[in-house]
Amino acid sequence: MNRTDYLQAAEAHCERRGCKLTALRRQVLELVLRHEGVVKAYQVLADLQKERGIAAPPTVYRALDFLVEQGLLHRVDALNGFVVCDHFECQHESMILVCETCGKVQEVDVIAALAGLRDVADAADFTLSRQNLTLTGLCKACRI
Amino acid sequence: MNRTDYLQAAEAHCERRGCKLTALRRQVLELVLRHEGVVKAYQVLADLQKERGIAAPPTVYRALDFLVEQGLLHRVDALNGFVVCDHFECQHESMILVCETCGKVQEVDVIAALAGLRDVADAADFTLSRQNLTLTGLCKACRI
DNA sequence: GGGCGAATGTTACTTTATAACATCAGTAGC
DNA sequence: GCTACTGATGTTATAAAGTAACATTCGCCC
Repeated sequence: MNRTDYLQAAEAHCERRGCKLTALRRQVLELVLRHEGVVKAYQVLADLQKERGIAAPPTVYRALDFLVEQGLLHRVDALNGFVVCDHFECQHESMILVCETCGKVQEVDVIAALAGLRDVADAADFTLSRQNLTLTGLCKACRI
Repeated sequence: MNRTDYLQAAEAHCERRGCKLTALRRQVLELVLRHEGVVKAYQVLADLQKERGIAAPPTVYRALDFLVEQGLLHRVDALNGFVVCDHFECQHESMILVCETCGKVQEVDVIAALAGLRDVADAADFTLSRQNLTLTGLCKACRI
């Protein structure tokens, strides 16, 4: 899916969910899309400032929070960053794989594989919500 | 395991691993032990200052990093906090369950259940390291 | 007791995130 | 058209989290 299609789909997705991908939110989403992998909020802020002169942290954080809420982005806690999710339509649960060496990130769907963890959680009297796990390890290139 | 036994076991654990649970590190560990569940670094710092007058962030962070490295604590990324691990002896992998409502935290072992995720990661040409996952959901009390 | 390495102290700063309040834009009802 | 409301954005200030860099001290080996 190219960037334009993605943005259009994202807009429709928000519409369907009863909220709006405003100009600002769209702009922030575009800025995140321009990066490979994880982006930091303050990086987005800097980019935004380049495009529109001034902008303060809350502007960016609000937009990012919105995008995460809509499922368009995932927050990667381990890195204090954000990644684009490009299958926001399906009710997915994913693993975000972060290479410890090169830092590259990829997202994989894991609905089925989570069943085991869900069982363990159940046994501990705990109901797991939908998850977007961040897991670390080594990518193919760094494994050697 | 009570606190004293825990500390003794922790000390032995470090010894075995060829490093030392110094007075400072031990004190920090004790401070973390005193809290239920997750503690923040700056909370520990405040506690430490109460006990010994002055202390700066690096003092605490260094001790916490050490304790995490030794497996005595886990870092909970999603909360920017730390929890005591009380089975640091075994080669475990755990899920840290965080209740979205009350914030309570518990740790469960999941070596077996992780096999499924490991398979998915393998399929994505990614080698998972040992994991301490943070997962969110609802605890029994908050589920209603 | 001199020298070495690890641990701790100290200062200063960076990065990340949010509270609180002001303003503005769209729109539903009159 | 005007008003009043709601949700989005702007603005200011500050809180919270984390680290770099260098100084000092402590324990230990020779």
